Amino acid sequence: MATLKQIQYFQTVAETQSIRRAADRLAIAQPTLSTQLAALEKSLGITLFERTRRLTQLTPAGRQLLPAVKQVIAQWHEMRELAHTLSDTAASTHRLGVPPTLGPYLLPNIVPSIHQQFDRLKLYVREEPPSQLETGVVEGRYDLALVPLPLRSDNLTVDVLFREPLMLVAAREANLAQNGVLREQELAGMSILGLDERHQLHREVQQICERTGAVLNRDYEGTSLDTLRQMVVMGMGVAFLPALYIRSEIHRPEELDVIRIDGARLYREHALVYRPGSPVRRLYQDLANLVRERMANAFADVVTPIFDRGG
Amino acid sequence: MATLKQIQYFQTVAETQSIRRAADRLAIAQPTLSTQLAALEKSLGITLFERTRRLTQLTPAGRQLLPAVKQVIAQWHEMRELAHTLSDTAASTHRLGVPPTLGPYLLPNIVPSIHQQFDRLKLYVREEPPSQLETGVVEGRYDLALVPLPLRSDNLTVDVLFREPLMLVAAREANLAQNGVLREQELAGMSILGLDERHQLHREVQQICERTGAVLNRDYEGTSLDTLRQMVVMGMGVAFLPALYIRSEIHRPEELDVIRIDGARLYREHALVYRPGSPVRRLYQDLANLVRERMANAFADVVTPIFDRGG
DNA sequence: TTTCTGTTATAGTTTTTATCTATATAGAAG
DNA sequence: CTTCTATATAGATAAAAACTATAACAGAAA
Repeated sequence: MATLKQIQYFQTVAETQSIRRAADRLAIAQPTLSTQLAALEKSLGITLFERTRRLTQLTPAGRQLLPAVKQVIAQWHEMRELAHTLSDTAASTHRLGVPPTLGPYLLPNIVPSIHQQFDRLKLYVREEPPSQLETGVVEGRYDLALVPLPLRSDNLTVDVLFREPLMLVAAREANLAQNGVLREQELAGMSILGLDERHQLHREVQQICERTGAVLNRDYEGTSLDTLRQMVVMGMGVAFLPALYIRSEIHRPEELDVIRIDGARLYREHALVYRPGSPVRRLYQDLANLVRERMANAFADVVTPIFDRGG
Repeated sequence: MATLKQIQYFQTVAETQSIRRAADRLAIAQPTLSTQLAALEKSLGITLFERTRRLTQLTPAGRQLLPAVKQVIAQWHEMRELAHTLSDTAASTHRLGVPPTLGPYLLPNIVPSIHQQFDRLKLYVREEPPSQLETGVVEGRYDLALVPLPLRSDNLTVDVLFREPLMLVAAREANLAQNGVLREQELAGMSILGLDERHQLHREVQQICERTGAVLNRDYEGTSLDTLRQMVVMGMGVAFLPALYIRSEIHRPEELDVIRIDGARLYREHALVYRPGSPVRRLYQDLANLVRERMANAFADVVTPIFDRGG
């Protein structure tokens, strides 16, 4: 069937113009080479060489086939080289899915650290709602994903990363809290702006409202954290925004009051998920640790890394 | 060592996302495929697939290796296709050497016939002095050559093609022969222009001079048949020119007298030569026959084909 | 010519490897 | 918990690629 070995033999004989010398260079016995050459010629239906005593040279057909043969061998070497590069698992491109309410505010903070530690690792990042991220990982569209807890599917490995507080924000003019602090019971009856229901944050805020007696305003729903913030700035109400978002965007403190709520469980938790069978799960665990450490070092005032709870 | 078979297996599994289905499609047993995949993974140092019960999908590294693998297979198919084309020996390019005093005047007459009969055969034609043509064929720089007889080397197969007369040409004003005919003895003492000694024709003319008593003028020697003809036109003397040259060029009969010499052996013979071991010698014999027939049909008045004398 | 030398081809054997059948194993589905 | 389905493993068989030994053959040397 014309094996790679055979066409390598072909090339070597063409170069050395001698079956004998080619056999030496290939470190095989001469009869082996003769036989394999004959087999190749038969399978191709071409006489490749003109054998004389003094030398063994290409026939016209063989001469014209040689470049094509070299191409095959070259491509093959290229493939092996690539394989060698990829043999370091951290040298390939991994498809990472992120939720739109976390990715843009988290990744800029951790991607540089990732590249520092895994210098040849590449990430192909896409944003999608968390539920689609989960199925995406299960179905193999993603290699790993950042998702909020709790998970819907139970056949994924979960590395919990950190807890991210949700902060109440209000327009400055509303003057909701003098010292930036409210008690939980003061939330009761308050009208809260949220994201539309395709976002996971919608549910999270909904649950907070149910617990505290606040009212989720469903007349106006944001399609992104930025529009939600804009609605608050324009005085349409108050909203819960993730701490990392605020940390990243609220460099204009004159426009919004950020209010801490005493005693309430106002946070969400994020995890890194991947298929349990993934051959590179070790790398993903390392990535998870890297994220936690980065959070602990640079964002301890914003989020709470979770080191102990493994998936 | 990563065989072609293995990377084909790899591609099929990647496509079917299942070792089982891939084995079916490849018409091999499933355990064989499992084993070969494992062998490939080991030789590449990469885990290519993530095996789960429901499906077998590519790892990030495997995903990135796949295009390279497809390249190898594509090149391989291309090579086999080319081999198939070349398996018809008459479909490849053969290197033909011709002497400068014959090629330009013969080839235009026979190449169309060759292409008519062997429609996919291609000729790579180069001009060189006959002695270099001979060694060129022996050393493999040419596949076949047109050369004048006699040959220097004896380890070539010789297909004698035809006899080509040499005609005496003189300037019209010289008025050498009233009826275009001279007797051989009238050549004695005549000053003959010839080509320089690198050309075979030099020796041929020299021998004619020795036999007839004519004198070879060595003060002015042409470097090509055209310059030689020009020297004759300018009245510098007379010359022997090959019949095929005259037939091709002498469409201006007013400038030169072409004189036939009665009774003298004024001709040269051409042969097609190639290595006896050439696997396509049959094709070359066919080519030789084609040339003879073409000469017999269209140039019987100029040359004499030689059918019987084989090499 | 004969002999010697170097090269390729062939014969026969051994080793390797690719493949098969049968079976174990392990998730997923019922 | 059982069944189903997919992959992995074990052991055996068949294919082929390798080796050694030797024949055949041409060209060079004696």
